[in-house]
Amino acid sequence: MNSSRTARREPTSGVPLKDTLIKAGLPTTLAAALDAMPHRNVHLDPRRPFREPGMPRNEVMFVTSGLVAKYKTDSSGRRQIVALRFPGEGVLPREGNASYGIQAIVKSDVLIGKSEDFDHVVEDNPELSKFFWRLVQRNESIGYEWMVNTGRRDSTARVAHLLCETATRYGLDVQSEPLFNPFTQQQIADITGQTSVNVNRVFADLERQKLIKRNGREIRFLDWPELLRVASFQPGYLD
Amino acid sequence: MNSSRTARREPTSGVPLKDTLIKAGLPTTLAAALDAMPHRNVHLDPRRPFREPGMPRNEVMFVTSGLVAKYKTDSSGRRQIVALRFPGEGVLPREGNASYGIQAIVKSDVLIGKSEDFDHVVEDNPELSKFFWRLVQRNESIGYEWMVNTGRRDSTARVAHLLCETATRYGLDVQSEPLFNPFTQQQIADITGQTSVNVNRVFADLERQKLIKRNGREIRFLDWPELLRVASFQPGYLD
DNA sequence: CGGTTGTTTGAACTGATTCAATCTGTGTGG
DNA sequence: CCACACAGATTGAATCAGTTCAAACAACCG
Repeated sequence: MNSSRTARREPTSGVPLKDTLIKAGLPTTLAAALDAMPHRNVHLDPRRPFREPGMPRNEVMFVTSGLVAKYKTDSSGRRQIVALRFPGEGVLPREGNASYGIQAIVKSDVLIGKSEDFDHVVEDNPELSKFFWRLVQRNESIGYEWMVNTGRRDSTARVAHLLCETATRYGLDVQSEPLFNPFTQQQIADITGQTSVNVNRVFADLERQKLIKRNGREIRFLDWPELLRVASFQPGYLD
Repeated sequence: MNSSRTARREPTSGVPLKDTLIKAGLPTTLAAALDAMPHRNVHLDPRRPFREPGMPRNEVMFVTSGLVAKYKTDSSGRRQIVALRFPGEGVLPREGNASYGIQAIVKSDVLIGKSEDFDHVVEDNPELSKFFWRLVQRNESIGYEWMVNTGRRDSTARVAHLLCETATRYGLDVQSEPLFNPFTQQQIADITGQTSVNVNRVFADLERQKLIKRNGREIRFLDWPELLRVASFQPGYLD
């Protein structure tokens, strides 16, 4: 889906929308149509939310670099990350208010367009509609897998699964390249429904089991097949 | 969304697709267009899966009566229900294989159409496309709420939340009518990511706290506002 | 350097699981 | 109408995975 280069730290900002979409699998002609849509470039810093939950979301958003999360907060203040958007992926507009907020995981650049402009472009290009339909279904599929992850797997499997998914979505060659882990342990906890303390212990465990080797945020996969097994990760849902 | 009558046991089967969709909020003219699409009626019994995970899903499916679940099974055999479809709701076709299976919660009737027929009807009626787009976004929203539920709430809140959501999706008047709970405790466990043993204990707790009163599968809500609080249920995500 | 964010570790605690047994309700066939 | 089977609900006891609280440590940045 994405070039492995996107797994590195922050590229210089200002990647054109067109290039981002082409990398995400959109045919060149369609990318051009979308590129013509009026849009502006915004730089997102982690830590502070970019959009709050419960607000209108009449805008399209495409991630050109970095990593962006959708999150919700329970009334008792516990935070859950419900979806991720890698470069080339986007957050589509919706009628009414969105129940989720948006926040960058690492420094990111996003392109923002108006909902109505987007709608027109899509209406004029049935092929685009198909393209986004597929993206939505992929996101649904990932969401379902996340439910299995938080609902039915133990804490080790949850963290391992997230690592496998992240490496795969980055398009990483796990045999040769290390993963630059973009998440803090607190963020992994917010994705996998645990505490950061436990995430830390799981990491230590995975390392003790010689499945991974950490060097700061860099993770080398020492036994990928075994990690897949521990994570019960089957990449089919990412197709 | 649905008449409260659908909360009762199984109506006689064979509700026309058109009526089902109109009840679900689709304008009459559009319902007629979809009704003209070739489709067949199928009766689903609980307990045995209707569609297995990992199979092609080039069909549309609308629930006319009963209650239907999408589920996934982890490689270690643990089952997770990832979405529900109440009467009037549907499962849209997708390219390639679906990672989830489909199973009835209670005896249900569904209408099945071919993916290509559905696509044509939708292409010819842009209003339909908008309608389904909204439905998809609602489902996404529900999915996110479920992630918060399994990821961040304690077992009592999870079960309470499911009860609140179910009553709301049935369009029940909680002050006057009881909810006919369609789920076995095992199914509630499969939705909320717990064991059936614990679900049983949570029910006993809720009853001891005088939040609900059970009579077989029938649940009366004795203190709806307090139940909402316990569940941290805020119905906005169902809009 | 000092401040801030993130990681690591220990000890005590607890919510939920596991395992196993029992009980209840419903439908079926004789 | 009873006996039997079967699915589901209920309960208890033992165990354990993950949380909570608290403190120390490391890395980064202006």
